[in-house]
Amino acid sequence: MPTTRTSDSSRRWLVKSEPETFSWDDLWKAPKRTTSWEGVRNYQARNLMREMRKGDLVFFYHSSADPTAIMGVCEVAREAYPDHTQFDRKSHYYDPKSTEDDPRWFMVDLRAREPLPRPVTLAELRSTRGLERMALLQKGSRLSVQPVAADEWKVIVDLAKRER
DNA sequence: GCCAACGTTGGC
DNA sequence: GCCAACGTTGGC
Repeated sequence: MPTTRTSDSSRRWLVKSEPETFSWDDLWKAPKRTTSWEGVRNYQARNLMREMRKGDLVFFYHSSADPTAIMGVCEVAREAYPDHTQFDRKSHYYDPKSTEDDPRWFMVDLRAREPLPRPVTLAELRSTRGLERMALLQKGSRLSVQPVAADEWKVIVDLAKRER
């Protein structure tokens, strides 16, 4: 068993990815089931990533997908460090205003732990009591890195254990 | 493909 | 500091 924290300060999160770009399956098949979460270019999302601590649990969500759904659970394998793609002129994520001395963008490493027993779709989340305040479900919410409250996390994990 | 909502940029 | 223009996200 991995070490578990009981009374803990760990927080829970959700990250979005378009499966055409990088899917839950891609993560599952990656070396050590781990990837660096590069390419976040939104300040709020960046700030949240910098709050992530090693071992924090993270839902992996498929956006712009059919269906849009939470696919599995990851953990933070490495805390925030500079996203090297911001310095790479050839990268889609290149940022000419960022410098190595004062990097603007950061990434974390995420490691897959387990798929949910079944994907939990956005539609299902919307119709589940107790999730009304979830960031993901707020009108106009586009944040690609979001906090998830402990009670929301439990509702979703329990939901995934039940048949639709 | 459409388009609402949001974030960023840059002129003033 | 305001805000119009533009670019992006992401559900549908």
